[in-house]
Amino acid sequence: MSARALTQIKYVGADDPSHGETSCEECPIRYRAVCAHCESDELARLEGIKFYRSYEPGQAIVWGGDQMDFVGSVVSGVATLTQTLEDGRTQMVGLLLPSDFLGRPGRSTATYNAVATTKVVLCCFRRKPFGEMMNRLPSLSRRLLEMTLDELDAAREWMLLLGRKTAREKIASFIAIIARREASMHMRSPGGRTEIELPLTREAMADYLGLTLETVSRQVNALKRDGIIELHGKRGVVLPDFARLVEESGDDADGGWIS
Amino acid sequence: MSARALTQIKYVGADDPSHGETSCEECPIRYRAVCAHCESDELARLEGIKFYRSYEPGQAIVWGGDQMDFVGSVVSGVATLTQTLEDGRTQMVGLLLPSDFLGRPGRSTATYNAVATTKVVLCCFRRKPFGEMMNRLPSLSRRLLEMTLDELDAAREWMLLLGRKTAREKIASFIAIIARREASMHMRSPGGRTEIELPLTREAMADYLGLTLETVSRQVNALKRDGIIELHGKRGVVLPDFARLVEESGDDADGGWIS
DNA sequence: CGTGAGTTTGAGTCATGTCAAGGACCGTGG
DNA sequence: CCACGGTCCTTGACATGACTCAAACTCACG
Repeated sequence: MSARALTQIKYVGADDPSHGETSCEECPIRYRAVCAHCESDELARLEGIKFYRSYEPGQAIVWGGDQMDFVGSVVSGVATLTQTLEDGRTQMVGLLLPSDFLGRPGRSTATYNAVATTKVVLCCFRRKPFGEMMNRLPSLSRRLLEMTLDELDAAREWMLLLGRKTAREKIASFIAIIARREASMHMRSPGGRTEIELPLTREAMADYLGLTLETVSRQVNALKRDGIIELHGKRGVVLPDFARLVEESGDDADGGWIS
Repeated sequence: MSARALTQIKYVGADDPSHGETSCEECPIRYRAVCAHCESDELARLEGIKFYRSYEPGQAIVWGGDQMDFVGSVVSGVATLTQTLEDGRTQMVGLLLPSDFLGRPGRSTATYNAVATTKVVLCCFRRKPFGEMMNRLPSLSRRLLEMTLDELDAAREWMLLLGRKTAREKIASFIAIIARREASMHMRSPGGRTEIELPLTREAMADYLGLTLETVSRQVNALKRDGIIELHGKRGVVLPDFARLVEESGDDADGGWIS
């Protein structure tokens, strides 16, 4: 199924020296990534060991079970973490947007399949030196703990979605999540009219939501028929009334997404 | 539904001075809890600020949204973390067994409902002093990061279960998870014949698995009819052949649960 | 203007949910 | 000791939301 399509272009991402000169101070994810709390002297030490890699849409970053000798942050683009059963059933377990962290320091093999869904640039560190840095720079390990706790909260919200929401609520929730993350990227909150771009195909949305792609398609179009969303092309979505969408998502309130 | 039943005995757990003299060195979770990596001098400093609380079966530990001025480790017993939609649909998002950590340092309000399902003893720390300790003792924050990463992995495994497994596979997976955790408690691996005790009611299992309690009941009894499990009373389960159970769980292999 | 990936739509099936009734177990009080 | 009530569990009949299989449409790209 999708796993097959993905492995077609499975190879290691190219080292990308074109980013070699990019200064951390000017990095687009400077204040959100794992390095967010670092002072400029600490940042300089990280800068000394970083390197960039880039991946094309559909390209595998790592495959679950394979050796993984680096960790890194998504600088730009979107990647997914997925898990599969023997018979091909696939569940997405992570959606990596800019500033999100990939890999586990202290573990040498990947646990999940990581795949770029758009062009992705990763700011990487070799695992060992990064581990050293973690020990030397408390601001680094403190930030990683913070990010991991946030991810755990997100995973638990996701579990509620997977276990208890209807297909319609799942779709509405997903669109609301994307709208919130896009908004927080630009430091605004999703207000009245909002325009977003879905970062995933229908099939990838299905893997995110624990549905089939047909059900995703049907429910997206049902929300459109009901005036909750407008569609512009396959990926473009306009939300005439964000609050209306949240109502459809089944969540009680807008879960305090201010920051 | 279940939420109503739980709130019936919602009150703060009694401080439990009877455990006041228990030395950390002799603590049953000494080498598994958040304090696992602490040297004895570090442990002594933690010991100075710890206190115990105990909770009766069915009693709420905290309610989502409420103030929570402490964090702590489960010393004995079983507690659950749950999340609910307005209309009462409930999803369990955490199952806390001995040595598991409850609460988020640096957050003053609880995110989830935490409820004791058996008698529970918690080793607690006030939030502020614990935060101080986190800054002073790297072994503490390093261990918390490690535990949080493990929990995130468990949450992602759980997401695969919720999103993609059949009811039968969910039940088999749940029993296998419990068997593994019981085995690791006693430092053995779940081999041929294994006896376990389910720590949850059928309803709580349903909330764990994203099913109804009727479906749980039916599938548990189906596994019994098929000879995968034997039932002894409502909670007792005997596994004549652990590998056979794992086959039913849908996972490809026994996911390396050695440690 | 053909090709293929992504998407939509329809018809039929099935796994799981819903509603309802009854059984097993256990502690309590008459 | 037994009847009672409550909690938990089981079982049956039926409803339905989501899945499966199949076909056709859209659109970007060569």
